[in-house]
Amino acid sequence: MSKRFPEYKGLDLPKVNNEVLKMWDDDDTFRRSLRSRDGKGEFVFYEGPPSANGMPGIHHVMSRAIKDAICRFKTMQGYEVKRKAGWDTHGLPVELGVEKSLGITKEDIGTKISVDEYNAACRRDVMKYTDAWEDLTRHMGYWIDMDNPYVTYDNRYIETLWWLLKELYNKGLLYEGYTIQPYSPAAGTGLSSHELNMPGCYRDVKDTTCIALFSVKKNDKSKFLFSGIDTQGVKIMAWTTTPWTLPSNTALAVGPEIKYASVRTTNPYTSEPITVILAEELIPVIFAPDKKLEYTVNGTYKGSELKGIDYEQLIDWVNPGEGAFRVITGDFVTTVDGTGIVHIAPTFGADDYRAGREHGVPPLLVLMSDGFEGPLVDRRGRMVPMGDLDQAFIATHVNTSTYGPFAGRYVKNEYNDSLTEADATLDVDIAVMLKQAGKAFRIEKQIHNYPHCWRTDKPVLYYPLDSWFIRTTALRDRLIELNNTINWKPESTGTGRFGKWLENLVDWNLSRSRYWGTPLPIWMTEDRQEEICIGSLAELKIEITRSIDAGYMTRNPLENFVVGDNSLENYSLLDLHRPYVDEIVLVSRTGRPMRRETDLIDVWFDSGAMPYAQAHYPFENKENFAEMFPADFIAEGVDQTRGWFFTLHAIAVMISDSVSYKNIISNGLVLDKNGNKMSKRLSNAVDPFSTIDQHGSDALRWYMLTNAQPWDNLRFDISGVEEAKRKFFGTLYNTYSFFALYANVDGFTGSEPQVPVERRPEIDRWIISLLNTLIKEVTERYDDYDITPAGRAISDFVTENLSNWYVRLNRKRYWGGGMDDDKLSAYQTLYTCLETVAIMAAPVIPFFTDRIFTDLNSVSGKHNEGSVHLVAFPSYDKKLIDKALEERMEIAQKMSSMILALRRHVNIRVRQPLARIMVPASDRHFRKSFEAVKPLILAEVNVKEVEYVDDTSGLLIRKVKPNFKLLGPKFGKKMKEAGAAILALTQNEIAEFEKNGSLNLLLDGETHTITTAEVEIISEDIPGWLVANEGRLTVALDITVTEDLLHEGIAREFVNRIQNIRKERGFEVTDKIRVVIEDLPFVSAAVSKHSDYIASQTLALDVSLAPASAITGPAARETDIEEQMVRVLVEKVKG
RNA sequence: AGUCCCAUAGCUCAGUUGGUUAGAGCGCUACACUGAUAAUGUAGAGGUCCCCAGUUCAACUCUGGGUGGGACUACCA
Repeated sequence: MSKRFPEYKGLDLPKVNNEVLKMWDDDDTFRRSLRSRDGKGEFVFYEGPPSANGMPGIHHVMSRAIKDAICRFKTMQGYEVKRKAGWDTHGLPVELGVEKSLGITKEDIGTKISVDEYNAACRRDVMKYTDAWEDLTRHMGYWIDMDNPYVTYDNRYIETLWWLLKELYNKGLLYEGYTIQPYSPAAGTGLSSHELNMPGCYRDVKDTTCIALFSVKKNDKSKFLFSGIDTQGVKIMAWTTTPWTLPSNTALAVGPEIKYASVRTTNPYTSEPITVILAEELIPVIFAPDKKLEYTVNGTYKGSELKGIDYEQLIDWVNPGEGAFRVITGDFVTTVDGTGIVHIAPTFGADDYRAGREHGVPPLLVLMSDGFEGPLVDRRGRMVPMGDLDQAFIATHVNTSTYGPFAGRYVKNEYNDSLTEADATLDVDIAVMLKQAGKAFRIEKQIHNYPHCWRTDKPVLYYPLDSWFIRTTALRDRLIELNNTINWKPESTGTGRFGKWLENLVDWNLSRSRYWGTPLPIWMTEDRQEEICIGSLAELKIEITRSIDAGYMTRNPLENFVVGDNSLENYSLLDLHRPYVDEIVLVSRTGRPMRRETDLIDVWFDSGAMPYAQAHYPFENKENFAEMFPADFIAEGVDQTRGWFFTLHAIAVMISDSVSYKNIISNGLVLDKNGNKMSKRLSNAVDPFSTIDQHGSDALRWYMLTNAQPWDNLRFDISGVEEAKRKFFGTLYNTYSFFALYANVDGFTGSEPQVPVERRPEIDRWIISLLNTLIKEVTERYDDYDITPAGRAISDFVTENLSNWYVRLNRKRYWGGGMDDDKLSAYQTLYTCLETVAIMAAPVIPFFTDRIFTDLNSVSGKHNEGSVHLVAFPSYDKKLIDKALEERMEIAQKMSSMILALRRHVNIRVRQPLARIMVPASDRHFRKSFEAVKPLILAEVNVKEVEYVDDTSGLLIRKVKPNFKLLGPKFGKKMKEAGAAILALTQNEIAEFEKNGSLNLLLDGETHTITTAEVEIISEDIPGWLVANEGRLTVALDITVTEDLLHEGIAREFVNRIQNIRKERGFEVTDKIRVVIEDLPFVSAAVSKHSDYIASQTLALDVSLAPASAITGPAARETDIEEQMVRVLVEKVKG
């Protein structure tokens, strides 16, 4: 027995999923796809490492479906696409997870639990959900090499990171500096922005606020402020919610474009007349009516005019040195609150620090007795006690009589356990002091939003902390330049979010004070005068040896480390994590001990370094690195823009002066169906596992990639997945089933010699033309990393053209009879369409397409490859694309639909044949096209003949439509009138117009000539006929039902009824039958006249008439024809 | 606060370089068709193309300003 195309009882995508997965496993399909064909070489892809300490979510399916689709497509194009999986294993979320599961806090590290145990727990915990991730990866069909992933905690990975850091260090790009960071004095640690964004951290608190008055120094720069005033001096108003920062003030910032006013008023506390400067806009707020303050405006000035004005120090505790106490400008200044003038304390605000640096304003620093400089507030949150200050510094820079009473005070009472809310705060005392000195304008309690430490619940300070930085700013121009060569999808993320980010780049703060992460490989002497940056284990081994010689270490943990042996065993001799790495003490050039900087590095450096570290470069893969760098393609969520996308780019530019990726898709978020972010808390998160179990990952992937452009946020609605299944997969399945059913009946195998395309019928050539157009379109879209329109085009082709037109119109060609060329054409055409669609859709929906492909191939044996993912992506044949043919068929489709609409209008069912349609055909080209598709239309709408009418018949009512695109530029302002005039043309004028090819139009006494090329002339109506219009198409239907037609209609009714009975009785498609119909007056003529027709359609050997009494038994049925009951007998004939 | 994305039918989305009647699918209503049948067709209802202003003969489309939703970054007197 010959092979048969597999037939199925129903569409079960989850089952297909599992069966195809098993096939891939059995055949090792993924591994076999990893090769380069036709000398295409490598297509480099980088996998962004997910953190395996959390469960994967539905959004992971999104970005991974994109990555998988592109990689599969490139594979099918002939490239070798290696895909190394990776795991991001360091970082705060891991630490928090461990602390939660162990029930400890950071303070317990080193006491309740050793750093050693803590890190061991992190190492275990981070791979907690690896199984779930691997399971999802497998079931969603994401092909990636999970057997050899890169793991960021691996010593070899860390070694590459150290090498990179040393490269940066040697280039002078790695430096130590300080920056203003959120700092918790109570916990004694800096906080990450992540920690600050934890729920409940920002809280409304009531604080003392103060508008301070800064006295302007009268000199050349400021004298314009003093002209015409009658007060002692001029004061600049600045508002603060943290009066304790006022002693550290070294500048005032104004907005360059903001308008400021000089206002005469009185000091409410001293009643002294004063002249003050503030933003003009804020006068009504500061001098609100309820304050009962009188004031007059002297004049206004732009912020830029005030720039450079000097003022006297507000609180003379410490002298900050040259350059302080100036008015500077800053873009960050607003007039939403305060006075429009910002008090700048560079030691306690990030903006302040930056503004200070830009304008050369010094921060207010004090010299401590230990020789280090620091801000006026110490790390415990106190004004630096006198005893901690350097004695010489006190003598030269500190006003002991004014500072003395305040030294040692906590800036927030919360930091001192012996103080309560009832005690006076430093803020209040400073405010009162200013008030008494006439330097305060207003003091009041205000509620504002302020961050708190999530561990201690106490307020955070913005505080200068030492950190290690990468000088990314030094490479800014190069970063921007190279970014412009990257193909971003969507473009706006590259130029916009990412581009702007690069323009406003600040140095990369690398330091993190944590335990579980990549240690900074820098060792320093205690006085910080000597340092060493280690770039490899080999180097470390040598340095340790030197240290042992110097007596600082007793044993070399790398004693047995073999340089050049890259095995895991060799690299497991020493754990490079804390605390082990901290036990290593190195020796400086001058023979002094050096200890490691305790900082870890930002985990983003880990992931951004993966192009190098996944290859353990340069310790391995040095020769072939060019084959793996840079990436041709990466894809992740848009939330990675300033994360992974940036760190990849930054490191590649700094190390290799190259982009890290050439093409990138950044996809949007997956929201719930109401547009809300998915979260466990709202329990609106969609579980990818159960979704795939229920619907199959093909349906899920198809929905996610075709419903919306991937970079738009996706409102995930499961009913969309179901719709995709019904609409696209259902139709494709049906089309295949239809093919398989008849191909098996006819013994078609697909391996028959091809009927030459030019010998196939018009409709076959049409669908082949469309198919080739589709190949072109899909290839271009995929090539452009634009998956969505590619998928939509495939879907349109399958549902609209292939199934709903081609198969529907051709069904009869597959039924009955032997195998002639026409039938063979039909099978071969449908086979080609199914196979090509399967191949083209394979990158997006890898399972179902592989099933279709292998099912087709199992009989035809056309391909040697056992999987759709191993075959070449099709290329289109220009010769097979026939635009004129596609156009003709469009006419047929539209015409048919119009005629069916007319039938519906007068309630004449399609089974009732009608005599003729009438089509206006003044255009010869149109007539020719119509003639070619005439048989299709007539068959589809069940009409016998076409009659063409031309305008000379006088039957047609014509209409002229102006072509605005052509006429618009010609008429300009008069277009409206011209359009109206054209629409108002009479039938005679139109006829004249058409005859002459041009027309003179009279507008405002001016004559304008228009030609027929500039308008569209359509036949709108045929009086007395039933007419339909759509665009340029017009058709009229003759709805007279003659006796002959009625008989034929009745015959067709019988065919339909008999077919239904056949089906109901469960006959095989090939069974022969005998039919007896009740001899009623209104059917007898119809049946006897068309008995042959009825017989041929229903595979009846005999159709006869008989009285009702003769039609009895189990084979007898009663059916409804033309609203009358008729008895019919249908029985199987053996033979 | 800054930067970016999004806003078109009840829902999900198309809509070319501006061109005058803004489309599809789903859903709803009615009808039809049927050897693909858990499929299909036709028709109907359903629109302030988020709002305002501008440019233009002409704006869903371009410009500016808002509003709403979302993301990232930053966090401020």
